[in-house]
Order: sequence, then C-alpha cells, then structure tokens
Amino acid sequence: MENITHNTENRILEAARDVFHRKGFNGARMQEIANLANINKSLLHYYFRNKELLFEKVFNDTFSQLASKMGGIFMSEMTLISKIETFVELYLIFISEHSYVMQFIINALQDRPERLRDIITNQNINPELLLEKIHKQLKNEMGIDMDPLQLYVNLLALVIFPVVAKPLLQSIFSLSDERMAVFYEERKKIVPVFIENALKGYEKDKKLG
Amino acid sequence: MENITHNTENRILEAARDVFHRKGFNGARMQEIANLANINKSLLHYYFRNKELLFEKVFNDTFSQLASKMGGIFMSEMTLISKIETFVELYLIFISEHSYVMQFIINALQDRPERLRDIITNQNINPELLLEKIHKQLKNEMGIDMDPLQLYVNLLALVIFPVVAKPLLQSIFSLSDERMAVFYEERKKIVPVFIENALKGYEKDKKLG
DNA sequence: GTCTATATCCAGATAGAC
DNA sequence: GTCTATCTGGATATAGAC
Repeated sequence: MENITHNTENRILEAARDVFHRKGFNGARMQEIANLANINKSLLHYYFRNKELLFEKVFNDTFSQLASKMGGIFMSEMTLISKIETFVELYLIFISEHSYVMQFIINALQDRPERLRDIITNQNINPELLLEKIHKQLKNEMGIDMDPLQLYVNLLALVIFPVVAKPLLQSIFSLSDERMAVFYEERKKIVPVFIENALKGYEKDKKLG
Repeated sequence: MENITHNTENRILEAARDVFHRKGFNGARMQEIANLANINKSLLHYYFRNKELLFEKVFNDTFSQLASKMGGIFMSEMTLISKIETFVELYLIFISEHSYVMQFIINALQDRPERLRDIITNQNINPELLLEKIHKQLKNEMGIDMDPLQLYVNLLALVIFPVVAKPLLQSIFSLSDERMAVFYEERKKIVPVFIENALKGYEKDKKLG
C-alpha cells in the first residue's frame, strides 16, 4: 500500500509549510526547505515547478484549515456566549502550537490581497451568513442591535493580537517565557468575561450601532 | 544655512522608511530605495554602509516615534477613561496615515526579538511604570483589581489588530474601501464604550485578577 | 523519481574617476 | 559627495545522466 499520497510530496509540503510560516515568501530559501525535507533541491521543482507555486499551495492549505476551524464554531448551534467561550479556548490552544500561522497569512495578504479571492468561494464557509447568525443571536439572546462585524473583529483582535505581537510585548515589558505562558492561560478566562461584560453594557444603552 | 542636517541623508532615510515599512527587510530592494530618493544606489552605502545598518536606523527611528506616542498618553494626568478615549482616537488617526508601521515592527521583531533590548532603555518611556499607573487608576477610580497588562493588551489589540488585518478582513467579508472607512470611523466610538462596559462589569464580580 | 552539474539572474557591495 | 562600472555571492531554476 502507498504511503499517504506520495511520501516525498508530503514531506516537501510539511517542510515548506514550516519554513514559509516562519520566514515568509521572501525570507524562505528553497535550500532550507529541501534540507528540512531531507531531499534534493531539484525535487522541489519537479513536484511544484517553482517557489511561487509551492508557496501558493502552502498558503491555500493553511488558510483553508484555519478558516474551517475559525468559522465552524460560529455556524454551530450553541448560544452566542458559549460560542465565544469555545472560540477563545480552542483558538488559544491551536495558536500555541502554530504561533506563526496568523502572521504568515496577514503578511501574505498584505503583499497580495488578491490571493484570497479564489479560495473563499471554494470553502464551505460563508462569511456573510456567519455575520447574519451573530447578528440574530445578539438580538434574540441578548436584545442587542449591534454591527456583528464589530463584535467578531473585537473577538478576533483579543485572541489573535496578543499572540502575533508576542515578541513586541515580551520585549517592551521584559516578560519571561513563564510569565507569558501564565498571561495566555489567564486570557482563556479573562477574554470571554471581558466580552460578555461589554455586551451586557450594550443592553442598557442601545444607542450604539 | 544647511538644509535640515544633510539633505541627501534625509532623503535616503525617508525613502528607506517608506520601502522598508511596506516590504520589510527581505522584500525591500536597495535599488528601489535609491530610485525613490532620486539618488545613486552607491550613495546608500556611502551614508549607511550596508542594508542591515540602514534598516536598523529606520527601525529604531520608527519604534521610538511610536513608543513615545503610545506611551505618552498613559503617563499623563487624565482619568483612565479619558486616556482610553484619547488613545483610541489618536491611534486610529495616526495609523490611517501609517498603516504599515505596526506590522513592520512586529515582523522585524519576529525575525530578531533582540532588536529592542538596547532601544527601550534609551527611551524616556518606562513600561513598568506605565503598568503601575494603570493599575492604580483601575483601583482608585473604578475599584477594580485587575492585571493592568491584560487591560493594556486588550486596548492595543482592539485598536491595532483591525488595521493590521485589514486585507484579511476586507477579503473575507468582501468589504469595499468605503465600507472599511466607515468601519474604522465607527470604532472610534465603539471601542472606548466596549472597554468601559467591560470594566464596569468587573466592578461587580471582582474574582478575576 | 532522484541525483549532479550547471545555467541564469539579480541583489548587495566595492573601486575608482570626477 | 556623487557618479559609472564592475565584482561577487547566492538563490532560483534547468539539463541531463542514472
């Protein structure tokens, strides 16, 4: 029986993912990918033609995986509060194992925003539908009429930023690795409460859209 | 009288700042910087020896400028609530004119976290003192005993992330440039209220650190 | 499919005239 | 200080044997 769809190809993809995630397109070296995959450099071209195509493959795979993980929770049938709690918990676990992923995607899109256009339609995720769902739940479960995009972005911000900006925060405030670990662990509790409290406040003064 | 401390040197620095901010160290080309500054490529080396040193100069200047802008507000004598409102307002204006700055710094530090170590001590900003001040104000003005780092990071996250992730958000949710402009304008109102509400919630259940 | 050897290109850096 | 011309190294990519 074959190994999981062509062993060499997969070794290359894993190595490429690792290197591209950490160094981005411009920082990555084909030689480093080859070394990591324990294969000859020219095999990279045999399987993926050139660096750009290899990068695209990695980007598409990475984004798809992330999108289903991040969108999936909000398309389920929990209460909004539960979704938020679940999201924070799962994301903080995921990101501790893949700390470079978000920055990789953000950088890749800053260079070429058009990278996403094709991919999204191919996903089973529908961003507009997701916002609609949040909007309805805000209204029905909490009596809040708020732009769901603002809420969703706030949630993403509170979860993603502290991870992406880790080196920045750690340098500025002279935080040890242990202190950072505690900091992230605390956030699993703090962030959901922070958001819930913020939302409860909106129930009273509904003037804000 | 001389122009502002050597005209050519300054033209180079402005051009370098622009290119490095948009493309990062690896993506930037010395030729592009020279073109933008309207000077010969070899002058870059005459003034700054090599690419690495030119980058360092740009990084240090950029960070110092940003640090004083971001830290200064919180060292002033306003109420905490006023500081938060002022910070959001000023930052969102600043960043709309320098949209690449934060990502530039984050990326530069991801590649080499040690870049900051020397700089910070040279600044008149004291991060520990800043946290202390926030901590005291939380307690005195709002009766909250909360980790000030968590609050400060939340604030940074809510302001910085939506700008850094602009291409991501715009692609995923198919948002026009006009829609994005409205979105950011709205945040000037929404973010301070969001944070204030979240804090008010903490006043009641103080169990969280 | 996998390797070695090589072509090609291009960016950073230097030499040296003016 | 500023320019032209050039060196050099390194990275992607290809040719071709096995």
